[in-house]
Amino acid sequence: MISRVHRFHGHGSLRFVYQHGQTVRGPLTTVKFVVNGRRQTYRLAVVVSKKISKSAVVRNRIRRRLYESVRQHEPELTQPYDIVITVFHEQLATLPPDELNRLVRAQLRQAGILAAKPAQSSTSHGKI
RNA sequence: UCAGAUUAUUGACUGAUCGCGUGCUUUAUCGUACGAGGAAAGUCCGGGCAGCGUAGGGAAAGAUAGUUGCUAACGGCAACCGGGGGCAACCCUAGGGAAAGUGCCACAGAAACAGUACCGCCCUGGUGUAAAAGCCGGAGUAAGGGUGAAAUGAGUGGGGUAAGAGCCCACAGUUCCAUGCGGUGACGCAUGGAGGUGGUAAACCCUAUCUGCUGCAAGGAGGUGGAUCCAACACAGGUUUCCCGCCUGGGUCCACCACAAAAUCCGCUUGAUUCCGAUGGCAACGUCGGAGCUAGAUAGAUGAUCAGUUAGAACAGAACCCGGCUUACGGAUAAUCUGACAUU
RNA sequence: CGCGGGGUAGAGCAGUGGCAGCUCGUGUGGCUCAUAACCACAAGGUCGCAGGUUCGAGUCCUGCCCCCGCUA
Repeated sequence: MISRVHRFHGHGSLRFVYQHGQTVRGPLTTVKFVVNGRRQTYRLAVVVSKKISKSAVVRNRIRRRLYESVRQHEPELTQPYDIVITVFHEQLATLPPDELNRLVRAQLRQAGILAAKPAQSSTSHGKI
């Protein structure tokens, strides 16, 4: 699970991301994100619909795995992004850990949240 | 050995690294303790708790339906009674009333509860004939055939008769009533008497008992004073379907003190509590003593990676709290019991 | 948390306890030079699942499963 500092609180801030954020579609997930100028740190939410799986255990498992996967990239998340990850498929509950990490990293890079390579992080930082 | 019946338990563990929630401790981030279930599920019943100026009476509506007990309560549980199934262990059972009334019983069949005669059986009038058969009528008959889930609802044997029939008798069975005995009771047993009036109430209905409504997004975290408008035996509103009855003034604005955002705090976990022992009871369960504190989140806390053990893979995630019910559940273990076969 | 509606043929829907039906679609044949339309015939159903009441259940009762919707 992720620390309470990096969670969303209330529905208003989530609605803002849905209305104003950019979208990056992946094979199993969609990432919506926006830069929040009023905050110092990033925030993250994972959305798992009841249509994905009827079981609360499976839904919780998907949510925890995604939180953990993003958390491992925390040192690279320097900008105050608001990120919402929406899940499409039940596969995420049983996917091997390496593959899950690879998917998340690829999608975050595509969104520009992570730098293309860790070495170039300083240059891309300047662009923003 | 094989095949079964019932009940109960368990619901992977260890180590390392990185993380999450709450409490405590310090202090400005270290440390430490604890951290999902037997069903947390479905939301099918019952209760606690909270609010609603009334919750009282009646009707309507809904629920339940053998007896006795247990319980805070229940539509739950236990024991027992009646009925059904199984060789047995054991299992299932909405199990009050059909003589209060109304409805329904398709097709088939003569007829489906109104009173009825299709084929038969028997007697008889006419006709007919050598005598019969046959044909046209009358009267009796529910024993036989056929239809149907069910046929007038009491089976078998005997008597009886023109032929038959509980029409009569014996035995068996059944319903009701009375008496006696046993049981708290449902009911059981025995004796005597009477009756032989389908089925369906998970059809309407009748009888008995129970139910005020809303639900933690309940509800609370503001108190005092003043002004003005409308109303005042009326009218209006409330009582969450109706009647009686009962209850109540309402709206707007201002000032002062307090509070300082609500994306917060309380409710929020010590409770019909858990474990152990003793004791009453066939049991459900109760009583007494000792010890313990065991999630409390709020976009929602138990995860990720690696290594090891192993045959190790189930169903599944607290959201105010309890008691039940129902449903899902891999593997393993234990106890008691039944039947069959074999051996001694 | 509290409620409501539904599940019947490939699709959309009917169905007072007594033979499961309608429209479209599908197949075969006809009509046409050919296609459509039209005409005739036919196939196609564990009535969501399980148990019960009844002589008999799609229908009545009980318990489950799934889908859709509503209030705060």
